[in-house]
Amino acid sequence: MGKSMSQDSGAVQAPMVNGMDDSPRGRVLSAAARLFREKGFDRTTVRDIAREVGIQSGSIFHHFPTKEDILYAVVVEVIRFNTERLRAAMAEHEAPVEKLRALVLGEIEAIVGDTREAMSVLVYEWRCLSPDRQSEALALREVYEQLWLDTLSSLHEQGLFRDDPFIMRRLITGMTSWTNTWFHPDGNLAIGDLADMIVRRVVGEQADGNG
Amino acid sequence: MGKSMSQDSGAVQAPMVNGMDDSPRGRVLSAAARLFREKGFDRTTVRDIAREVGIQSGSIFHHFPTKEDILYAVVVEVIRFNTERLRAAMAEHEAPVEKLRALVLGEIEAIVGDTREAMSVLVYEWRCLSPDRQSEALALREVYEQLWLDTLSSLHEQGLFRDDPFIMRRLITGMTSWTNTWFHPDGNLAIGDLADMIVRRVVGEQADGNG
Amino acid sequence: MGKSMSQDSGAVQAPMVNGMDDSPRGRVLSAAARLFREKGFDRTTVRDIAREVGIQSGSIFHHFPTKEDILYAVVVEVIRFNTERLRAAMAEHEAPVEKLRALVLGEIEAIVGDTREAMSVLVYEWRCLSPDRQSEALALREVYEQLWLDTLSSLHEQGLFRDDPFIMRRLITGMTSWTNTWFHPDGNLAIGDLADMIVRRVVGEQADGNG
Amino acid sequence: MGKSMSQDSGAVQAPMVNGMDDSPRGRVLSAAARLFREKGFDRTTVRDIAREVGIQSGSIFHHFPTKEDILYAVVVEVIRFNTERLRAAMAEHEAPVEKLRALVLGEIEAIVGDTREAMSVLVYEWRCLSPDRQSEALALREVYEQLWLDTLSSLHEQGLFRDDPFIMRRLITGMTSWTNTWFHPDGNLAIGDLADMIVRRVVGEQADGNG
DNA sequence: AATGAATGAGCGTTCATTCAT
DNA sequence: GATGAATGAACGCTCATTCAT
Repeated sequence: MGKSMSQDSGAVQAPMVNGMDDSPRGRVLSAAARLFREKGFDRTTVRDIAREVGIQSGSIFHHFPTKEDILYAVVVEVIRFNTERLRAAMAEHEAPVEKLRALVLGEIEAIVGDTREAMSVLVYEWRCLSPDRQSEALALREVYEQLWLDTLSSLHEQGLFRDDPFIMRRLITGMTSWTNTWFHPDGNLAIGDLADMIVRRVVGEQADGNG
Repeated sequence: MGKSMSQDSGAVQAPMVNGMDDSPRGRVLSAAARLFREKGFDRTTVRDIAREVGIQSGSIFHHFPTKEDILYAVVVEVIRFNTERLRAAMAEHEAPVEKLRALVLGEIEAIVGDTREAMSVLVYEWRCLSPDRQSEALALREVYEQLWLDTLSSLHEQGLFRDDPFIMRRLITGMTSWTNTWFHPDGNLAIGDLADMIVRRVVGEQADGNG
Repeated sequence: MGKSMSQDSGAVQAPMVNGMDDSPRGRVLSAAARLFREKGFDRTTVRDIAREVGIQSGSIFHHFPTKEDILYAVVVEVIRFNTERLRAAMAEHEAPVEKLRALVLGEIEAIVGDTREAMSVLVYEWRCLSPDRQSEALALREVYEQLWLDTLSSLHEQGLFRDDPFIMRRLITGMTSWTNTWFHPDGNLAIGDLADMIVRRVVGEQADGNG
Repeated sequence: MGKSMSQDSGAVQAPMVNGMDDSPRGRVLSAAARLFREKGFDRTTVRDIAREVGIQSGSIFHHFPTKEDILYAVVVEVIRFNTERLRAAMAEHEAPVEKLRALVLGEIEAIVGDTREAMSVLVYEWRCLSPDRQSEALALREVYEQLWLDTLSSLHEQGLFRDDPFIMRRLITGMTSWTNTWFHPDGNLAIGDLADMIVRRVVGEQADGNG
């Protein structure tokens, strides 16, 4: 269905979210992300995380003052990591439409690929953060969002779509974030084709074929 | 921004989800939907719901055997109610594009309007249902989804869009369900304009104006 | 296994404990006895009893002021009924050994026969009665026990056994009451043979066979 | 190190059921046995046990997953302990009649002596165990019962009594288990005399008299 | 007499967090 | 740093009892 606008990077994936390394702290973070996604923040106990990591529950508190701090760390790490990833992906392209495709593809990869668990947590467990923490994380998200808004504004100015870029971003966010409920990277639909399909929702069929 | 394809119903809203009437049971259901949305299922205590309704916590269990049954009832009521609403909205139109717009508008109304709380619960607290309950509710949801798929297939056959109707439905679901995070019915953007904008994402600019 | 000392009554059984008739009160009592035996007093809810009787749980309290009063009534009824039964059975015999056998047989019949449930309650749920109620019921039980002690004393005076009659009564009580855990009236062992066997434990083999 | 110059007297018996030591777990078990006996399993709350032990109610669950597991542990410990006690007591005698007396004495001691509370629980709270747990405990009890059946069969073969050994065991069980309702070790009746009296119920007066 | 919704104290259990070792 | 027993507040839920109808 529709050919890819350009070759997907496919190449070497950034191997891991920065803070989720092999340190005890990193292993707690990875386990927590996985469990928070699978069972939700509230249904994941500190003992669950400890068991997964192979330590005692009390030991968790040498690394994080509270359970909420673990959630916050997951959220912050994944935002930072994906902001960087998007910035890098955009930098490889010149044409706004290709920048847009890089953003879409990067966001989908974040949502269904390596940072899948943490991204899911970002959406579904957001309200488990205290208001203060939500504000702090929101500030980080704004950097990420600005990458999108800049690109969309640019496309809009060039007349590649007519609707409001801010609203457009929200529609795109809906489309991409919902993929976590149905898209599987090794299914029939290639991730690049999905990205193209979403790009077409923004700029229409003109996006296709050429180039 | 873009004129409405047709007059929005604006008219009399169906006042209430069937089971959420003024009976004790109905008041429990309404309070629960609100609280589940606000704090999540796990963070809403039975005592919270009881306090909101003005009864004792033990009395809840005259109406629902378990807390999960309250969630299930909310989910079932809102699916049934919105399935009926969509069916009625579709019935008022002949042209597939107009049927599509009715679906989009109806779904957005469900998500940001009167059944807002319960719809949010449907998305965010789904996993708090036991697998059995999920299956049962899924069967009801399929009726709802079939209304969409029939309409989208029809548009596809008429050549009004080229991409796969199943995938298209998923993109639409993402766009509409995400509105609960940002859209406010009495803000600057009219709900009808938002519906039009989403319809354009499916059938392109051809949907506009003329008619 | 040893022949019966005399013909077992086999005949018409007194049909029912006095108070456990077909009145609402009587049906509550029967149901309660059965349930108290099956699940224990504490694990039997007033709703269980009501369901069994076919009324609402609130209605129980028109017949008994508290749940404990139901237990007390069961206990009192069964003591009264079996005291009368034992008195009647004894009256049919002259010889002390035959009186003893009548007592043993009557007690076993009470424990494994028609009043089985209530007798079990008497033993196993005794402590669920308040101290006051225990005292009152104990006073009734003493009438019953006196029948035994009179007979055993008589046998003792005649030299049919040498040990203390009071202690002997306690050993008999143990033997008979324990039958509720293992004896089934329609199994291989006839109830009359079991009674004979217990009588032999008191008066030795001399009890047997020969007139 | 040099070996001990004299054999351990063996005199000083560990005065306590194996698992009921001074550990937190052991103290929970002892307190539970006492309370289960006094008030019954259902009327004993976890908070009662905790108060008795001097810990918080939540702390109980570090030692036992559920309240029922406490009951099961009491049951298992007391069965194991008394099986061992009976085995040891039997081993000291050669003659079957003396083995029988050792069994009777051992069982009474279990019922009215140091393991009194737990033995009472065994009888009266048995039904509070789940069916699975009942089966498991029953398997342990069978080892205990086999000691009795072996001895009784031996006596029966030697013609020391005529009735069925299996039924005889049941009558004995009744006599001994009922002692918990009336016998006090420091009353007028010596425990050894009581044992003799029960033995006479099995083998008649022939058991008596000599040395 | 009977109903059945409501009460409210109390239950077994959970779990983030603490802290002596 | 790590442990794991202990805490204690809070949870979902039960149930004998009450009472307006």
